[in-house]
Amino acid sequence: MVSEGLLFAYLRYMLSKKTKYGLKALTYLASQQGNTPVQISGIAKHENISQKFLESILLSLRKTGFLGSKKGKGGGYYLIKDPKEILMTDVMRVLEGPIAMVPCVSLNFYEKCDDCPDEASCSVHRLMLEVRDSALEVYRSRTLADLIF
Amino acid sequence: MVSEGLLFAYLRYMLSKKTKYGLKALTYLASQQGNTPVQISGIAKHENISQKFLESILLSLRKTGFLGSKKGKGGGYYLIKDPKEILMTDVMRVLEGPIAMVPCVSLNFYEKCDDCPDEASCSVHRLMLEVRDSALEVYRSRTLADLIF
DNA sequence: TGTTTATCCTACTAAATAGATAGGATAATA
DNA sequence: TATTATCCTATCTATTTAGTAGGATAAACA
Repeated sequence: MVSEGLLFAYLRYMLSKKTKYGLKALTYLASQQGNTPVQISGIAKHENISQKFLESILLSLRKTGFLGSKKGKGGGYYLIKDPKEILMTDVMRVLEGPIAMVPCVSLNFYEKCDDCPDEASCSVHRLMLEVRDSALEVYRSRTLADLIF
Repeated sequence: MVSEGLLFAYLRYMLSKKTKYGLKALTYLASQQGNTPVQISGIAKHENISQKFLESILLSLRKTGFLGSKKGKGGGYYLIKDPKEILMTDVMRVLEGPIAMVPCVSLNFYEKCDDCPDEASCSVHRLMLEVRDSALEVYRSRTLADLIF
């Protein structure tokens, strides 16, 4: 064990760079007028993101139906849907994975905890259920359009 | 990159085992009548936790002022405060670290994001501020006493 | 005083993951 | 056919998580 919470420098933050960069890229695309393709290089430069890393993120957003792409000159990525129609719940689940902090309270990725004999009497289960609901409330009430400044 | 969110088996859950086990142990201690010391081995067996791992967790909970301990025969760990006085915010910060998902919205562990020139105009910043507040609302309104079944 | 008991503490380890990077294949445009 | 930009697979390194090993310390008790 190294991390000790308060005592050491390292801190465990929960949002991955992948999600962070993905959200920034989506917001940037949403802020562009029209749906003309935007090149990876432009997004990467504007948002301070490693281009190669961003490449893989945009690719996964295309495969999951958020973005369209066009190859060759004048190509790039563009939003497929209206930003108002893109819920944060869906974006977060694709980029970050489950919204729940433990598998046993996940709506979309439910799994029984192997160490826990009874969910109903598990204190962690009940607390994390509340945390999940509070996060869901935020993600469900926000769309990509809300992220544009 | 391996994880692809929807496509692969691995899922990124956010609660560490350390926090999970720590919460279970605290709840178990809170459910005991009186403040007689409880041995690590007993907690580990009852909660299905590796004894050695739990040892390090309880140690850190003692060092951060949540638990007292007694060595030798009849020894063990015990709660120092009334479960009603132990806020989940404090427990979570000690076990898991920051409640915020990004350093730039953390109340207790604030740090500027190195890749972001301006927080006010950052879409991730604003979204994560809301998520942090919603989580804080849960943790602030719950004490260890609420976790006992 | 010596034995038992249980916490205390340091060090180590294996496996997984995050966050990239490299380099070429593919397709669209001009 | 040359250029451009996405597509795709493979690889890499540092860090973290979760857990183990083994002994030092201190308290109880005979």
